Amino acid sequence: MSATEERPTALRPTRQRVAITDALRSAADFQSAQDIHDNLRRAGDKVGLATVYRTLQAMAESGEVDVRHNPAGEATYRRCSEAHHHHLVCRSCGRTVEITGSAVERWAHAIADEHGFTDVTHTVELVGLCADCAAAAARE
Amino acid sequence: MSATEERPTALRPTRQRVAITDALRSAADFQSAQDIHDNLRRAGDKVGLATVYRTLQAMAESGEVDVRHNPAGEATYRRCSEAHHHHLVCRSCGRTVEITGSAVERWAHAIADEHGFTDVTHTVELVGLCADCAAAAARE
DNA sequence: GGGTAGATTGAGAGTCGTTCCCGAGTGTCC
DNA sequence: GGACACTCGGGAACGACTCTCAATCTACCC
Repeated sequence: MSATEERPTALRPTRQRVAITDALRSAADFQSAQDIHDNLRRAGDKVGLATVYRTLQAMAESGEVDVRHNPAGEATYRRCSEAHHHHLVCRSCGRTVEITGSAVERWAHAIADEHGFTDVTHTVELVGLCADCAAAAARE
Repeated sequence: MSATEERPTALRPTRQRVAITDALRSAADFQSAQDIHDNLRRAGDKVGLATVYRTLQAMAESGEVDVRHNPAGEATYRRCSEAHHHHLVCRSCGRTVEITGSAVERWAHAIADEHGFTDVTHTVELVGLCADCAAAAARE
């Protein structure tokens, strides 16, 4: 790993990449690569599955999209706001709430400092039962 | 899903299940099903891969183990210890520090309450550069 | 506008984790 | 001890994802 190279992230805005970006923009929730691929095909955009995976991976790496694994183990993607945030997910229906919590950020930094770690990123995920699903479960 | 049956969770303590439980107990960290299967084989415990998956799934369902997906998308399992903790991992050398932070626990509960979620569990992972690796990188 | 180098694409085969199937084996209860 | 249901395990099947490589496209220079 050399420190000199200045990765320009010069991703060419090809037809395929634009289409994938658009698909993500118009989707409110997490979508699997296969979903995106299907939707594009259905909309008449002929894009290869490999390209969809490649593009999503590149976008995830550059922080343009969030990646999550659904309970089936499938990777799902969603365009994310630039602002760093976390997720609160319902384990029953999959509903997702975005959370921005400066409290965790502070905590993470404090812990990192305490142990001499620098340049720390963190992943936080809360999984629970949303009010609707809890009510449905109680009704049985 | 019927509400009448009272699944007794009467899992027979077979040799295989005991072996898997022991393997989980002796492992400090998240392990994939394949890891567990390999370890059991190596230790001379002949257990089928299908059995490992089945057992882990049953244990996850009954809340005995935590399930997580590692970046490769592989499901990993860990015995749900009473002492809940998180990890601070060095992205360069892989060194891991265990963290117990009641601050995050409180934060997680507060957030869950705020959004009407119940029965919330959370995963937190901090990834950074440990002091040694940071020094080594600066020396270049 | 034309030419060129290098990035990007896509079809399909390959890999890998996981689940399903079903005959054989084992534990439990009477 | 015997009957019966639960459990096991090997291997095939499945599905998500990655790799390969020739063809195509884009940015850039002249």
